Amino acid sequence: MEYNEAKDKFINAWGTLGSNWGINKAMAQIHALLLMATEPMSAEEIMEELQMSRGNVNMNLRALMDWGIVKKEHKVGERKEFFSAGKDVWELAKQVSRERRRREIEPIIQVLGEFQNVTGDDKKAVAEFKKLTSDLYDFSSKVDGMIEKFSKSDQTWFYKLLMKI
Amino acid sequence: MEYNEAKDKFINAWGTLGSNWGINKAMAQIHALLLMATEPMSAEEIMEELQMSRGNVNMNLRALMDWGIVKKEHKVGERKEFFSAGKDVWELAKQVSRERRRREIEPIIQVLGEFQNVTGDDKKAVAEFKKLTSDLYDFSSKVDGMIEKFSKSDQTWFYKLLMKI
DNA sequence: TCTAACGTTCAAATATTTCTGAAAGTTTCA
DNA sequence: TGAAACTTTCAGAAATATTTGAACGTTAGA
Repeated sequence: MEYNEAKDKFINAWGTLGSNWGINKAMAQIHALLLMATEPMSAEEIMEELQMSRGNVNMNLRALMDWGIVKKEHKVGERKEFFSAGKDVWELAKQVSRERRRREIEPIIQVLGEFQNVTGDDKKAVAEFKKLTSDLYDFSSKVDGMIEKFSKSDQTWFYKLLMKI
Repeated sequence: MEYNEAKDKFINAWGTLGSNWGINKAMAQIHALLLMATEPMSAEEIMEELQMSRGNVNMNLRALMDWGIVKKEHKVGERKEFFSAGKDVWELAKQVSRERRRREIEPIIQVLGEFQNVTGDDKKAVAEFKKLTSDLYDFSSKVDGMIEKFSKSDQTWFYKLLMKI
């Protein structure tokens, strides 16, 4: 496969993957482009390559920086800002799981916890509801703990874990 | 907290959680309702409780059955169809991870594999691209393997794993 | 201070996804 | 077979999410 074809394919695949996971397509595509870039890129260059508006690129670059997976850089003698994505897949995975944990798992655990003191006339329904939410709470907490551990661990730990599985 | 308040809150939280993960809100809400229900429910009852149209309920029930997390049932002497969601959180987690693996991880591994024979003039870019996609491939394959193992395992295995972590 | 070169914002336009409801299809049973 | 009781489908409507681009803000250096 020719490089340019592969490049497009990769950017598209990354965009689709992102959509499946609640990340918008433009954001995922910019990330893909930066992952592939051999040098940091300016907003201008990204606009050009992905045929996106200035506003869109700016907005999504900021979102990517919020996620901690893209960094802003400055080149000496250049006024423009440049952007780059870390190339370390391991670090990327850790960072993404850290953020999703914070943004999505923590809130649900929070809510589930509040259901422990539900009251009501329909004893059966209340009992089943408490059982359900408490099971969900336990499970989520365990997953939460695992991800926390994972996102602080190093690659060696992960490979050792894989061996045990 | 009063049961009815908790019920609404749970249905809403589940809906929001779903949206974050690329599952549509109505689908997640129907699932939440069935999770809480002490008896299987008919489409009619779901429409009523969630104030949704017949078409919407029908469509999303089918999607939930596709995911394998809702089952159709028949009551003796009743013409109507009834629906229920498994109450076992462990089974639910396994089923969801099995489906997401199949729908999302498998395709990306597929695509990444195709990049191994990329050619092009810019040697540096090609080399870096191959490195990147091969790293992603390795990592995804490992995660894929883990999830496969997980989705076939029993709860005991999972708890033992948690201990080791 | 002024201005060119950039970065940021946001209201409006577009695109995408989801939802509705009525019509069409199916099943059961008298 | 006929018709009541359901379920399914799908075109158009509504709701959401994304994108644009032009106006506004900021900064560095002349």
